[in-house]
Amino acid sequence: MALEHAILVSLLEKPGSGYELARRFERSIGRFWTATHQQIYRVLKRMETDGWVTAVDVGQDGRPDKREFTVSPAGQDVLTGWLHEPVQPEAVRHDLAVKVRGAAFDSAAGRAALVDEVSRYRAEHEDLLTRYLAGEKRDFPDISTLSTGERLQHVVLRGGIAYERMLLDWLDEVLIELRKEP
Amino acid sequence: MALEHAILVSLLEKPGSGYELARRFERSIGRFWTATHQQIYRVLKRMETDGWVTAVDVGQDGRPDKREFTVSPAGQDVLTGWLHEPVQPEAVRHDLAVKVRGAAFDSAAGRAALVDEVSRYRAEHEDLLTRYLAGEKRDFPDISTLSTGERLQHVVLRGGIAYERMLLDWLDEVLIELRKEP
DNA sequence: AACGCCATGTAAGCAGTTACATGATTCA
DNA sequence: TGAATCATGTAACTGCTTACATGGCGTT
Repeated sequence: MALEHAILVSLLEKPGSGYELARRFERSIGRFWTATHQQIYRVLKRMETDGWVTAVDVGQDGRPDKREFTVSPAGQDVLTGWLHEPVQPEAVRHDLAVKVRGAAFDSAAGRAALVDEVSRYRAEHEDLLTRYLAGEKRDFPDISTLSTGERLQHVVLRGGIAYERMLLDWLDEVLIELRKEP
Repeated sequence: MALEHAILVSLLEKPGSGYELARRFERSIGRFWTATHQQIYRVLKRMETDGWVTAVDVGQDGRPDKREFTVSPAGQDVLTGWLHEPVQPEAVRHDLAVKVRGAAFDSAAGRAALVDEVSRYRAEHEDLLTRYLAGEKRDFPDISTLSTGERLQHVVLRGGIAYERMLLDWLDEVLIELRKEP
């Protein structure tokens, strides 16, 4: 379990409210760690109780007030401790791979329908790749002037890009196999 | 949720006991869907109650008896229905990516320790790739004579291979960034 | 005699999802 | 007037993990 740690990293990069964290998880952090706002609020509350983060009420014009969270020294220690633990092997779960193997037990018409679905899925990821590349251009226009933190953010983004490229190539192979008769 | 469906696919490929399924999930299926034996037994029981699978007691020499499961027509229908549903976007969770971004808030000594840990992780995945490639050679020695089912199994395995290669390349980039001073 | 493999489970607890809920402001 | 965005939550449920439990057989 590392949602706490993902939140700590995000708040260290920039303090923010639960709502802002939820948006970051939708966008950049969501590339490698997904979380809904419900989950974030619950975990954030626990982290506050445990003294890992502190909250300050911030009034805003023309918007509801928000509670801005900052990582405490105790939270920093927790993160450092976790960073030095071994990386846990990830629990893999690929819907699509199950379906591809399952397609062997479907009719020819069913496999044709799966071709359409895989194509749709492929288009979605092509779109995602385009957005990653646009984000890279926007956030890292000059790689020679990056700070340590920015360089690390950049290499993680490049991981997302490499993953999407690999996925698109593989989906092309899947489509070829699914289209083969019978 | 698709553990049920992964089990259905596996049992259609070859009927087997809960224990055998657990071993398959450790090996081949585990590449794209992980599950422990406890979970498998529980889900299998529910699937039996719902009539998706049927069990037969099989006595064995020099081994405990086992209950061999086979997919029923109802189970077949469930799988077909699921195959025609849209592919769910997967919940991504990459421990390591969180750590890499978190490394920006660790000391230089801490980052050096992370280099060791990432190297260990890389070696593990290099090993995994070697095993995938050996499995490919063993199970698919002649690609010109494969059945539809085998071709689909093969393309899924190639996905695993492509993923591991991409990962190794990315880990090399990560190591370069982590080693940069300061 | 001890260890590892085969084989099947129960029970407690936690993490994560889905549904429900409220209320203000801004823009079309 | 209605939809979208900002902002924060509660409640019920489901799925998954971890720990515990049993027992026979084969090998060293």
